[in-house]
Amino acid sequence: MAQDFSKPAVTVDVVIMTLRDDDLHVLLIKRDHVPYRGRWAIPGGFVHLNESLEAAARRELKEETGVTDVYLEQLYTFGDPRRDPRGHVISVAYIALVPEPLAVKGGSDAREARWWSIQQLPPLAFDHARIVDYALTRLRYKIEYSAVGFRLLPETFTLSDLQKAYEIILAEPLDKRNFRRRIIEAAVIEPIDEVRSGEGRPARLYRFRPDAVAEVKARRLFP
Amino acid sequence: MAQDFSKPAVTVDVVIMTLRDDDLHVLLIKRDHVPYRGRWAIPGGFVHLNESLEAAARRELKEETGVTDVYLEQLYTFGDPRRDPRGHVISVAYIALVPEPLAVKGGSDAREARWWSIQQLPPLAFDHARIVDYALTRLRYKIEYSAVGFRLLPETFTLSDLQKAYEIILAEPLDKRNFRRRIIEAAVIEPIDEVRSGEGRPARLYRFRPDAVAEVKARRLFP
DNA sequence: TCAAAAGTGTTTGTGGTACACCCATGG
DNA sequence: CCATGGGTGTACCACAAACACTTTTGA
Repeated sequence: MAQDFSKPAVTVDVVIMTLRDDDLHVLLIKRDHVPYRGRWAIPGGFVHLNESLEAAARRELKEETGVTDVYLEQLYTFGDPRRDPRGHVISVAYIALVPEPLAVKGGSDAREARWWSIQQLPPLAFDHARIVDYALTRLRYKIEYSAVGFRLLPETFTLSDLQKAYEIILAEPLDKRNFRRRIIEAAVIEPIDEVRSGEGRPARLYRFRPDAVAEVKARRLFP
Repeated sequence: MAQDFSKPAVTVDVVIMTLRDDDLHVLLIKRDHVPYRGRWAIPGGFVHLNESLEAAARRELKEETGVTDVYLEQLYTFGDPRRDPRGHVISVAYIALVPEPLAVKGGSDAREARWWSIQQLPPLAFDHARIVDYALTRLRYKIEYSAVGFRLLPETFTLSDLQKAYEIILAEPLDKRNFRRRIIEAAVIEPIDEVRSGEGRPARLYRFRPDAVAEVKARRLFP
């Protein structure tokens, strides 16, 4: 793609996160062009003319994972002129939460793509380490006052699944009874008429209530 | 300025807010070029090549108000390709909080610029009404868990000044004793050895503690 | 019948909210 | 001495946190 650098260029980059093997994972692709050839990077690309930012983000998401209907949120816009050695490239970063470790559909080109534990990332291209870090901070913050956590789970799940997801994201254990009480009282999920059997007592399955208010404002004044 | 539209252009637009006459005000400039000639707009302009976004925002801020050392925060990036009739123009919006109704230093050109009450804004150019609306939402939200409110006040202020600022922003009355207790306990301000006299009993003056933690995270899980 | 995970209530403490009167100064 | 805004403490309530045992199933 020929680039002209008479004004800044704009990319979208998407931090695609999921839960896998009891750990939060990020999808990275191995770059096959300079700069940072061979380095891992979060998926992204230039915004097309007359394409909205969200459309560009969804396009990248679909190219890398094949998924189309997932949670997507604008994270922050990174505009340091030195962040890309090719010239001034502004990156509008997004967070995507995908509900399960969907098969990584390789892009149209044969780029290597895989999930990495957010605890053990390889060196990343550009300022992508900073972007991932910022995404994790935002996710941790947001999960406490909104219902985004559910977006990392499949359509039906048990309360233990949900608690485990929260514990993974927050990186700390939660009390089972308090957790259940709060989730139930928040009325963001509803039981369905099924259970899941496995080792031990079968667990009731729940689903997210699509009509639930996703976000609640807190009155605090610096708690 | 000649524009080329082979790829999206990028502007920064700054919602500059202050407190004036017991009301939250926004600085608007009257456009003297098409499109939206004669309409009011928030200050902004194209990002220069090799200029960071924050530098561009501070440049606009200085051009319009002359102030240099104020609170500035990235708000959101608006990228709908139809938001500017000239073509695809992406706007990275910022919020600036200025501590008092500084004299509006006219820009280098003789554009008209003035403060408008956020309650009674004129019709705005582009999607700027939406941007201002979003800025107000963010400010209201943020003032509850961080110390940004102080950035709208002069260096020294009374507790009544501060409470009034909060009441104006939140558009609701606050209890005087509870407000004072919380602010004091948060340890974000400190008294100075002066009082301000006026009608009634003189009031102790305070200043913001620059070493105070500006933001505190709350544990909630959908309250 | 044992292992493994699901499910369930109560107590205690902390923080939020509501609320009314005296104080210091200037005119 | 009066008007004006500044400054202060307590009681109640609601929500958050800590905590242990019983239930249900499959092997």
